[in-house]
Amino acid sequence: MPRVKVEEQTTHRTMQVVNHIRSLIENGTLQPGDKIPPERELARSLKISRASLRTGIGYLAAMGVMKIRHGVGTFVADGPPEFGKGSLSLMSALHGFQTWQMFETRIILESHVAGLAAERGKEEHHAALAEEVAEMFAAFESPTDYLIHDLTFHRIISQASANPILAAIIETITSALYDSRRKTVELSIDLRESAEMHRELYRAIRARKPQEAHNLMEQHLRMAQIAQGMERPTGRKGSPGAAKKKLGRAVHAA
Amino acid sequence: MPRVKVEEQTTHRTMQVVNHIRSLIENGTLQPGDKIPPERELARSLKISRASLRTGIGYLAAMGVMKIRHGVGTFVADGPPEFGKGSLSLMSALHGFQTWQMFETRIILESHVAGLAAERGKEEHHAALAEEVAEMFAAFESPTDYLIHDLTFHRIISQASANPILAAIIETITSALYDSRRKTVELSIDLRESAEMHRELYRAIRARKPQEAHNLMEQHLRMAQIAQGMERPTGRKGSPGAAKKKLGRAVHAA
DNA sequence: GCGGCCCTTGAGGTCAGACCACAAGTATAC
DNA sequence: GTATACTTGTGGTCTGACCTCAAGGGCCGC
Repeated sequence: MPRVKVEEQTTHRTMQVVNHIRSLIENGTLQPGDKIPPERELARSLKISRASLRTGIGYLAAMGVMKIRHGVGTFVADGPPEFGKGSLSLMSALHGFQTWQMFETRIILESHVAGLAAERGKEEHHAALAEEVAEMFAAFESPTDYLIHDLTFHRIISQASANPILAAIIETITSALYDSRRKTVELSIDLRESAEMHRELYRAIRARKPQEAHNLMEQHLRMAQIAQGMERPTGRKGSPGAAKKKLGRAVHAA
Repeated sequence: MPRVKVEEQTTHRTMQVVNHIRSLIENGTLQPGDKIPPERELARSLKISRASLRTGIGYLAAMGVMKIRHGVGTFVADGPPEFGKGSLSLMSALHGFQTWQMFETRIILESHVAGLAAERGKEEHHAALAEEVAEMFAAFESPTDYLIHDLTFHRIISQASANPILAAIIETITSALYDSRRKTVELSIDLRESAEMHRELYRAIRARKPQEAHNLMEQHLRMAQIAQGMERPTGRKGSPGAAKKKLGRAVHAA
């Protein structure tokens, strides 16, 4: 005989934890960077076992919402929004994502974002961009430093677009792309030319010329794409890397 | 007695599991839809505890790579690629994503994808699109059915773009958008006008006119956006939904 | 013979408590 | 005064038992 179930934990414990955290975030109790209570304590207060709690925390960590630091504690993610870190590489393996597809996606997104930045960017963004351009021109001696400012430059544009979702997607793709790239190629680029391109882009954004910013970014990334031999393969079977060789040198960092 | 540690698993057990599965996927041993061995068994064969194994599986499930079915087994995801399901809603809460930002992102992506579909679509895609358009014209009586064909139509365009990454992102955003929408609004749209718009779009794609397809899709979605009152708020504080009222009626489903 | 109910079986879900590993601060020894 | 060692707090892992769910097969009644 079916006994009446008065109270019902409709969801699994995992989701119970996820929802708990979610509500804490939604009502502002938990801010990015905040530390959540120790597992033992939280588990007791939620009246579930530590194991189940950990499953839920792990779930959140997998999505990049929480960051776990062994021996220290568990924190709400605070960096630039990004979708699950390893996610993309797993998806690549599973669904056969290609590098050129990532690059294509990136070009589309970043071009638009540059356009939006030209429309919506505020003075603070312009200033920050100018700063990074200057740093780039000052870092010709150190490719590593240059790279950092390059990345920051692009990140600022994302912020200036006032659309954090686009920014998050770009961040995810860029980091995945970066991972796969650093395994194979060491940077050998014409920093001066790259820096000048960034400067033009900056000017277009400051002058609020969306179309121009869009085109410059697209051109910039397309060159980088070619330089790295990541174009979409054509139907004909050309020798891989042919386009790269024709260029004579790799010209653009992204 | 302290046994000598000859071999060392530098990484955490969780990642050990993730990498194991990843390699199985990469070398083709595991295909989408496949069932993985029972937890107890897999745990034994990996020489880790079941608890740790479960952590790893949970991680993969969170990213949408695996699908767990209580009492049945654990499977490799097989549906259309998509980034972690709840992910976006969590991110929204955490980073304050707005609905208009999702919609803006969607417009950018789908417009481009329509353009790509016009460039790259194959006959099979054209046929499938034609099919869905026909179904739409036949489903004026049933908004629910109409919706299904509408969604399928858009999904086919994504496929035709030959860029599964774009498709996956769109899928993720669309479903998040859909979730938040069905809570508030019941569909009340002019199905005929919507269907005709889709037909035009289909024609542009079949005729391989990327620019036209792009514009049509953008126009289509922008109207849907306005119809649902999801425009980007301007600096001035207009009464919410004002634009919607001006239209007289909500015109477009997406 | 056939359909429905129930039990078995196999799988994931949860629990409890002990113990391990890491990071940081603090006290102690030199 | 500095460097080492201890203490403490926190996440990481293990064990093995029990619960819940889904599916299949066999038994019973019709």
